[in-house]
Amino acid sequence: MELTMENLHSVSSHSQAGDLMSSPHARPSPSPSSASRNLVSHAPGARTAMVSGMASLLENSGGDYRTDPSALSGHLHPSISMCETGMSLSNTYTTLTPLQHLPPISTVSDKFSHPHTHHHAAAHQRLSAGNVSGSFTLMRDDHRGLASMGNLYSHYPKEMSVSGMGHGSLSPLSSGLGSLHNSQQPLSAYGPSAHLSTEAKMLSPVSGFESHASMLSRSDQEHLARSLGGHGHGMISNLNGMHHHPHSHLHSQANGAVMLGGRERHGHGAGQGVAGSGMQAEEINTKEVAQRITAELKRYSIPQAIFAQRILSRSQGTLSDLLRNPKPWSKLKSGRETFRRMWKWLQEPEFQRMSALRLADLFQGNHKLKLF
DNA sequence: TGTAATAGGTTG
DNA sequence: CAACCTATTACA
Repeated sequence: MELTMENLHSVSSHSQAGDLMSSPHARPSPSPSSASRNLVSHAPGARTAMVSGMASLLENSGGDYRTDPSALSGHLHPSISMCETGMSLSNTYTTLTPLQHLPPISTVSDKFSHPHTHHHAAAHQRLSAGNVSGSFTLMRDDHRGLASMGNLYSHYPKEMSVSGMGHGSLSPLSSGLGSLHNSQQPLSAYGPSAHLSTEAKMLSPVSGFESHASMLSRSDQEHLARSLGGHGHGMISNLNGMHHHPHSHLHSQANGAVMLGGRERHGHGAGQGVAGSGMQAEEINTKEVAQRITAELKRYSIPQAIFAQRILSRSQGTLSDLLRNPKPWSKLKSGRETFRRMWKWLQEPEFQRMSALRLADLFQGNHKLKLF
């Protein structure tokens, strides 16, 4: 199922994107969902194809039933830029929901295909092969993006009203310290690890350090290393956030919770240690994920609509519902896929998360996302 | 005005 | 029937 990107090759632009541009039928046929869902390509198809190609390129496989091979593929290479410039059909998200097939989200984590090319740092792209990436242009944006991320990320709207767990109060976390709190979110902030009660046993995004470390792909680690190493450039400063500060009393270390903890797991010994990439066989704590996603979306001001489409390929309404009443995983059937994606997204490093979003978005023509 | 929440409908 | 989608409404 996974469909790796290796196959894809030159999709290029055969289908001229031109027409779509001119005729933005947002939703062509009145015929409902099924059409768009399964077949996907319609008018927007062409563009989409391209996009998806790229997306897949970066995010490679999402494990999705629908990854229809035909369409995507194509290593687009650096041509992308043009998309950006040229097309800007706007779809408004609210209504947007054309739901195209969409690239299987991110799953990147594994392998070495990491797009982030930070130029500077990357200068010495020792990333070597594996990563095709280099390519996508969005760099220029990224430029800004990254930079800002590093620097301005700091502001923290403490508002997070993440549902029930007020408990956290989350504190200022990094409050003062101007630097960024690394990517992995404040972990502890959300207290999941703390109480998690109900279903604490499953895989939860939390974790933070270790798990992350283990999951990071090679290149990520590089980043990490680099950053930790000090090196110059203020950008990535420490990815790990370990530096924290004394005062954040929220005992942030990963205590309980984290990786599949207890009961439930009796049988399969496999699990944990591994991490790495493919592990998604585990159960996901949907509630947790929902909360975290909610929080992240808020944090970065990512509208549900966008996230839903770009990352999950679902509609805003659906996402909203999922976030607000996540079903237990055990009770999930096919809906799991969606949660996996969310979970996946949570796992990735900011860069990726963002680029996934922005990218897709960009190509879709709607850049509503405030660039980060 | 832009978003999130929800009600209602469809589908595999 | 679960999982979605779409349209509509509610909220800031």
